[in-house]
Amino acid sequence: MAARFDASAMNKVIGYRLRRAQSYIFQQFDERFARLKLRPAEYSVLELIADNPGCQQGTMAKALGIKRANFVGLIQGLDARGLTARGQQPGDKRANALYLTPAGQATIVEAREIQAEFERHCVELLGGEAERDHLLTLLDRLAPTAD
Amino acid sequence: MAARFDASAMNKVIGYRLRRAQSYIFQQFDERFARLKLRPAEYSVLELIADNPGCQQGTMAKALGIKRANFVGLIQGLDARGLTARGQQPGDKRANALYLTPAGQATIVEAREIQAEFERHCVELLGGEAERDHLLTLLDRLAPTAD
DNA sequence: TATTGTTATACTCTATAACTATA
DNA sequence: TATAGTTATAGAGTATAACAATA
Repeated sequence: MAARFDASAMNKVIGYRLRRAQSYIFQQFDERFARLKLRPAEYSVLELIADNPGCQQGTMAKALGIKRANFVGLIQGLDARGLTARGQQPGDKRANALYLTPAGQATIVEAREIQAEFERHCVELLGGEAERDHLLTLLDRLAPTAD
Repeated sequence: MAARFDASAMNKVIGYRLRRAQSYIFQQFDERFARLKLRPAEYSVLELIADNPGCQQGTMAKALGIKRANFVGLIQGLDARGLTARGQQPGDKRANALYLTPAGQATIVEAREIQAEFERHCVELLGGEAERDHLLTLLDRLAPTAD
């Protein structure tokens, strides 16, 4: 056997393995969502607006774990594509209320189908729903979901 | 109970949860390694050079899953700090052989201590070594380790 | 005074193309 | 011709500071 590269130490490092796995999954996400021209962050914004219509812009940014300042360009891009719209929040003229446009509604329907198929693929790789649930449980122990 | 933000759909998405967990873990890594001024990628380079002294630069980049072009700045930074050195590969004048300097050796010793403590912390959060092993197994099923 | 959205800015990470010197 | 390292460059993602409008 030839002299091979020894990555055994790094391959036991949880953070390293998380990064590699996340990077790999995002690559596949990009391939599957190329047709809709949606990046992971954009998909998550559409899904969260669909689940929380009229929600406040800053609340959305915080839920996503990104800075308000960095969310501006993201939502502006979706607005420019006609997928989302920002209205006034009743009772606070500063705040933006986020909505999906009809085009956004149609897009999230398609996106959910692609995502569901991707998730089925991942669950199969993991070995079933129980393993998927276990993975999510372990990730939650490492990095608690910020409710 | 007040109207709360509904993130239940996104919180079931494996890729989303992987990204959030990885981001969270890297933040903690940065805090713990602030004293050594090592970012995750820099730590991984030092560890892999320590485990593969004299290895080729391109081999290292590929093992890390980053482009050769992007590895250049990374190794140049470590070189400039006196932690690594690049020598000639016997038999190929094009290739660089990577080594740790004495300062780099001292740094990786300290880094391994910090990393081991961080890993102990993570294993505790996960619920023990068996759960850690299970997490790594699941990540490997999702994104096979490129041997 | 504090908060919401915004702009400007900088730094990191990543991706591609093209160059050089070797092979 | 092909490969190893390099440079230049552009695109994302992310962090902070400061501003206008509003609370």
